[in-house]
Amino acid sequence: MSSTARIALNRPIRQLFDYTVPVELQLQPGQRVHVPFGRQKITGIVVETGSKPPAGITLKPVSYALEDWPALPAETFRLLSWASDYYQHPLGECLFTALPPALRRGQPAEEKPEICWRATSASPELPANAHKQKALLTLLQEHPEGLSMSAITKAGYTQQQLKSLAGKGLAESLIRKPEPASHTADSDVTTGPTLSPAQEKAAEQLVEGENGFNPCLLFGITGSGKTEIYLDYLTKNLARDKQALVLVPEINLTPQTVARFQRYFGARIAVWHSALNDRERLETWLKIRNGEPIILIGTRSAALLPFTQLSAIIVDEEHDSSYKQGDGFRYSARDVAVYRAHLNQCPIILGSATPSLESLNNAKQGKYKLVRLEERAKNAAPPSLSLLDIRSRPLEGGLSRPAISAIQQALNKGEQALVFVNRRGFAPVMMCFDCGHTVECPRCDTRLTYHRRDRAMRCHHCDYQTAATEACPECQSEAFKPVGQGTERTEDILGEAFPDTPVVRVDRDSTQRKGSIQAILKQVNKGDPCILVGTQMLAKGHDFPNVTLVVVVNADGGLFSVDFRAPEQLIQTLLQVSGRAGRGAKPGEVLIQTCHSDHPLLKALCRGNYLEIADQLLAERESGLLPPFRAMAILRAEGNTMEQSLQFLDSVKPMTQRPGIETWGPLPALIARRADRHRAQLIINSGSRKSLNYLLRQICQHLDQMPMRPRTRWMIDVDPLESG
DNA sequence: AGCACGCCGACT
DNA sequence: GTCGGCGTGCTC
Repeated sequence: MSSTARIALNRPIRQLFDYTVPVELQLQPGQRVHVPFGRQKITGIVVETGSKPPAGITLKPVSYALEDWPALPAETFRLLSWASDYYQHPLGECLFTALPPALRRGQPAEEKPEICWRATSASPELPANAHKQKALLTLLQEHPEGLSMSAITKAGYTQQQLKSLAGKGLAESLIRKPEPASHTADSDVTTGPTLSPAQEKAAEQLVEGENGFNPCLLFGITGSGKTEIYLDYLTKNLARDKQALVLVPEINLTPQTVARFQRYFGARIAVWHSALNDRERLETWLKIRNGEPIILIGTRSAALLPFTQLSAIIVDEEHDSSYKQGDGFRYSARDVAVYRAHLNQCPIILGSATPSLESLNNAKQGKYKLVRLEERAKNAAPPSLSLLDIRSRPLEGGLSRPAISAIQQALNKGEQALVFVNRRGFAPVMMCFDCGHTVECPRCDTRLTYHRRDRAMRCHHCDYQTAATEACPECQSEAFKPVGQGTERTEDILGEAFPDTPVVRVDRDSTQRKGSIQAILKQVNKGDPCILVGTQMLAKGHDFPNVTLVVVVNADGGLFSVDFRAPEQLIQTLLQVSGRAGRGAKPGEVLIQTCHSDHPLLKALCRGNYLEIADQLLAERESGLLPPFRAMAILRAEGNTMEQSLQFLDSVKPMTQRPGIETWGPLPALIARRADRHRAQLIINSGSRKSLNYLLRQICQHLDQMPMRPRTRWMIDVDPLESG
């Protein structure tokens, strides 16, 4: 009688598959195996062994194990099993997100020796016009230990250029064996950065109390020096043989941030983000899995890596929405990290200048310790915020006279200004002033954004794009004009108003084309007077010492949104962007243009106390029976017609009619049609997380065995960020 | 997700 | 006559 094993596969099926295990194989949970599936052969992960096989199915045997140790150690396995249940996402797909691509594909868990290139001792004889080759040769000469192909392409050279050098005998390849792990970090620091008295006090509070699970919410206003606190914390509290995880939003993972950590921890620092290639991913994954004493700075998916010596977690900018995955396995890396700290009985620091209402509520309930740091480092004064009512004021490209003259004044003083516009492109709408026609996306219920630089009309919700026209496409009228502000338009207006000052635009479009945001930032940080124009991208993380003025072109978008999180997000964004002003020695000023200068939320913002505003917003959430006072999930459906989507959700709704559960809808989504799919949603709330989870499990079970109407898709979003 | 099976439209 | 469109159903 051979034994059996239950295997999870990387497939969107909420089902596990049983196999027989050959007698010579010893399997344990978390181990990678090769199994036949249909007529394919694929990689699976052992979930349990000795399971009783279901009756009436002849089991196939596991082909072989990819290694004799579990790729996912027990702690990581538990974490992912919990997440699979919490987010109602198939276990197989959850488990596989913790593997690097190479291991998902069934490749061996070892580093392949890498082919590297170095310069030979031959004397260079290159044609005078071969500039690139010369530069590459110089680069190779600077690295006698050899450079990998990926390092060479990252430095901006091509395979062609290298081949050419090799052909002339100027470069040669060597095979670099993976270096044996050196468990002694090359830095031996025990002292972190020098802290101010206020920072010192906060740092002390972080370590008070119990030694195990010790979640702290570090409320540190912008410019208060949270990173120093993290560095200090890790130098003092992380044992030399232990691992730490530092989660950051993608946009904050810059070479400067990493360099700051490296100054204290040298080779202990490793990074994890979307720009890594498969080889780098595997290399870092193996170090983590092997328990090397790494401090990993990583984005969302780093929260799922197989640490074996994890003993501290830091989540920077914990309120940041990029921690929530928007599709597929819709987990929140912040929440997963908190659960992980609990599993490991280790401390976790959630840091933010604008903490999420969820975390603040946890602090209020005593689940997290609130540590406050409300003093800017280097004695910088907090920026002063004021509202600029733009009702009945003439605007030039969205900018009022007072705003323009404030910019002028800053420039006169030799300082820099930052103009925040929440939309990329030239204008969000093109409208005909004769017939009233606006240009809409043929596939979505949205208007096309006018991109003047590319003479294109683009949909920001699907990939649709068409050439911009001079006249109204409907009535050929010439009175066909852009309405509303985008970054391109504001850039143009500022360029005209200040012809002698450089205007730098920073948004997805400009940074894509110019290659990197880094070059732009470098230029700005030289400190010469200039005007920065940009979206969200500018608001986060960057330090512009010479920016003293921030102008918010329009703050009103979030004031009257149907999305219950809009006010919170508006305030967070405004405070984040305000924090860009006056980070150096000079005080900062923030001008917020609005049509609602009497709005209580904006008035409270100018008084400048985030915790006070958050309290107010929390009270509204409580009376509105909304998160964090209720557990929320959204059942979303998309089909070929709205009728179909609504009908589908209506058929599910009866299941949710039970005590302790409240449902809203079904209703069409805010953007009801997207890429020709008609979207609707049913909001499900409960006072009890447990009952919500139980209900969601039942819904999934029910829907999994229900035959689906053609092309009707459904998905569940637990703790959704967008409810519109 | 893959992959096969299956049943209808325009091609050598 | 068949090549291929993607709708449906199954994978231990």
